[in-house]
Amino acid sequence: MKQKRPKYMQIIDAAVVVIAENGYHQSQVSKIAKQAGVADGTIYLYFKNKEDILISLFKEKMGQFIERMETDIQKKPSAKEKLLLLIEEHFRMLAQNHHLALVTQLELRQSNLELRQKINEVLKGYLNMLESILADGKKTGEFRQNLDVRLARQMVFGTIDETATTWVMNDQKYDLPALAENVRDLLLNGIHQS
Amino acid sequence: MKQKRPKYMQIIDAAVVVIAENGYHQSQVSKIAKQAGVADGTIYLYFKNKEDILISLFKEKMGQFIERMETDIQKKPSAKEKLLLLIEEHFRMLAQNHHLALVTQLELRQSNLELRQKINEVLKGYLNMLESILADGKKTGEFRQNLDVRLARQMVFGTIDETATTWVMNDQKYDLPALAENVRDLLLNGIHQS
Amino acid sequence: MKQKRPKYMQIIDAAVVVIAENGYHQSQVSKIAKQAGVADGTIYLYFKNKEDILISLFKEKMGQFIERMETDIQKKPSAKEKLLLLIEEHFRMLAQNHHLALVTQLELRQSNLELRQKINEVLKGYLNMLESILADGKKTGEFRQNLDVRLARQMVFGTIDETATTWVMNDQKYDLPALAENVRDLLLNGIHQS
Amino acid sequence: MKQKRPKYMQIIDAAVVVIAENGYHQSQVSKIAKQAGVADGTIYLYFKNKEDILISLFKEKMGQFIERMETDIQKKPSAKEKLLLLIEEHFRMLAQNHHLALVTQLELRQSNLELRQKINEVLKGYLNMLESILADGKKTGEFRQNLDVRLARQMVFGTIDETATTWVMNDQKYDLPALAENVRDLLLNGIHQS
DNA sequence: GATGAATGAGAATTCATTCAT
DNA sequence: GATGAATGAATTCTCATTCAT
Repeated sequence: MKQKRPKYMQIIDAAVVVIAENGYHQSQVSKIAKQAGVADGTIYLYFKNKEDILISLFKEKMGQFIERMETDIQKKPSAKEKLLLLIEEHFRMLAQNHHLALVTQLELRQSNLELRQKINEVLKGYLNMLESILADGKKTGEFRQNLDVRLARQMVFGTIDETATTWVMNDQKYDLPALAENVRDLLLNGIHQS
Repeated sequence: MKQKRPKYMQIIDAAVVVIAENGYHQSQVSKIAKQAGVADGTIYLYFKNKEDILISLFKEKMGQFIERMETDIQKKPSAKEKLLLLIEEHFRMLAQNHHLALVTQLELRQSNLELRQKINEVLKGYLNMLESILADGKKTGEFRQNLDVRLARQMVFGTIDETATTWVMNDQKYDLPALAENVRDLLLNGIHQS
Repeated sequence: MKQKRPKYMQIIDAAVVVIAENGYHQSQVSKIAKQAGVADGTIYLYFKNKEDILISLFKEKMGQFIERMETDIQKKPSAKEKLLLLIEEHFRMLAQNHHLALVTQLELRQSNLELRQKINEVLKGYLNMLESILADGKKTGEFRQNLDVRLARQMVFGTIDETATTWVMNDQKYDLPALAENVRDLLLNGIHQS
Repeated sequence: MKQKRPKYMQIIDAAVVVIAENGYHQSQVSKIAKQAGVADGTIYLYFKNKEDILISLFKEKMGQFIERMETDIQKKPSAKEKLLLLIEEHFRMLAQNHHLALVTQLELRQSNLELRQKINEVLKGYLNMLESILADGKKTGEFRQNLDVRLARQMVFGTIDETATTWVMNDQKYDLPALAENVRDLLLNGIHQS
């Protein structure tokens, strides 16, 4: 397994640091190699090409997160609680790793379309989990019966993503996880006076 | 005035077509010039550099849209109607100009951070308008009294943007403006069973 | 005659100013036109091309100087006095026109070989005058009988030119004409203890 | 050490040939790379940029020459002999390497001011050596007691340089080193009848 | 497995000159 | 004569990837 080889994660972690510190377009393979403490050529023993580093980076970091999430979420009895947990953990993950937050919310989005489509593949697991929560809530009667699950998923994800991006663009200077409950309530109840 | 010079808009329109058809990174200045029917050098009589074409593109197209919006929105009596109009017009603009939709939702986001920050400057007008609607609705009692306007703005914009991006990534194959009312209702009432 | 047309000299004088202030490689035709107060295209009514401006510049300025010199020098009875006058007037001309000094000693030398060869054509009048003085002095017995006139001319011109260039590169901050007599004596008597 | 790397000198030698054969402004990096038998990109492993090739070229070639000179000159007992040796070796160096002569006397002078100032830095070693000889000769009583060393240096260098340049512009068709003694005597004794 | 020197394709921009008005 | 908008050719440098050691 890739993950077993120590240099694999070493290079991925180096890539996160280098991209966060230098920006996407100033993150040459040689810089990543230097940060990882390996030769340029060594990179290509572990990754097919530069793009593969970036996809793997996203896969590893987001993959770990999604796995943890799926376990944690099952423990929650209601869809509402599951939704809150999802938002909280998402925000917490970003807040706990400032470098990673910068890389996923800003830098990696500068990549070309092809790469971004591959990144979206990885995101699918996350989006599926989100749709499951919404569909479950609909089934249990917690959420509206006429809920358009796909549209609702776009609202939830769009809101989380926009909130996180705004936070990163403001130099992460306020407490993002603290917003989780407000965000969840807004998504649940909308902006309308009830 | 820049806008009065016919070649200025000619080049911007050419840039939209070229970027939509070739992708951001394959849109060389010479390609844009050719599409616009001018010499490469002529571009530089109207724009400082390549980046300036892209910023101007966004400014012109989004600027026009925001101006139209501001006029139209004032005619609507309630915040709820204003919000619907904003979503509708946003979706309609994208649906009416497939090239522009592709460029603004996908291609232009591949630009470097510096350029994206300049694009965000242009977006500020839009976001301010959105915050005004939300603040107004709060004042008139249409929206919750405890509404966090900034968070709500992030939800509304994030939802619109994510919905539009998903539509573009699905090759614009369904009717985006038709979703406007659903989106508005979701934003107003949330996903919760009321 | 070219010289009769006022814009001709206007453009040449503008070129001197522009080159002195911006450097040779930053002296675009459009800059010279602007400084001269004419349109870019007007330049080409008076000059064949950009190179022609520069050659004409040198021809006009150096030509005037050589004419004046030839008259003045004839008045001097001895070769030694003629030589002193030549050095003095050369240095005085440069000291009186700082812009021109900068242009002829430094900037114009950055031009390509072809242009420099044409400039050398103009210099020929000057070098011939210098050789005449040397040949005369030899004939009258003032200078060595075995003097290699061509070599001596290279020494005299090389010394004058190097002295002037050093002075310009030192920002013209000392009194160049004041050196004339020393230079003449050095050329006459050499560095050897007599 | 740079000099130990074979490709470093390979590229510099290629640059001399290319510039001599094509002229300064027609010497593209790709031409130099081709002549050196390396890829364009390889140039940039050894030189910061194109200008750096040219400065290094001058430094290496003139540097070697100055070092050799300093050793040889110390062996000569008198200032007069030192001066003769300096002129002889300078002329011999140029005569032995026609390409280099062309490059240093004509082509490199077309470079911009900034580059020429860097080239002048290299020349300083040469000029200092020359001033030392003059100052020494003054001290030992060989040269005039009232000699203005700086002015004398300008005469000597100006004469050497002008003589060499004239020779190059006349297609190097006569024996330059054969002129050395005449030049030295002219510099020592001047043009005046003694 | 690890290295790192070498490769070479690819693109924005400037500016002398023209010519329709 | 005068204008100035338009032209379009031409070149440095970067960096992902390879492969001989």
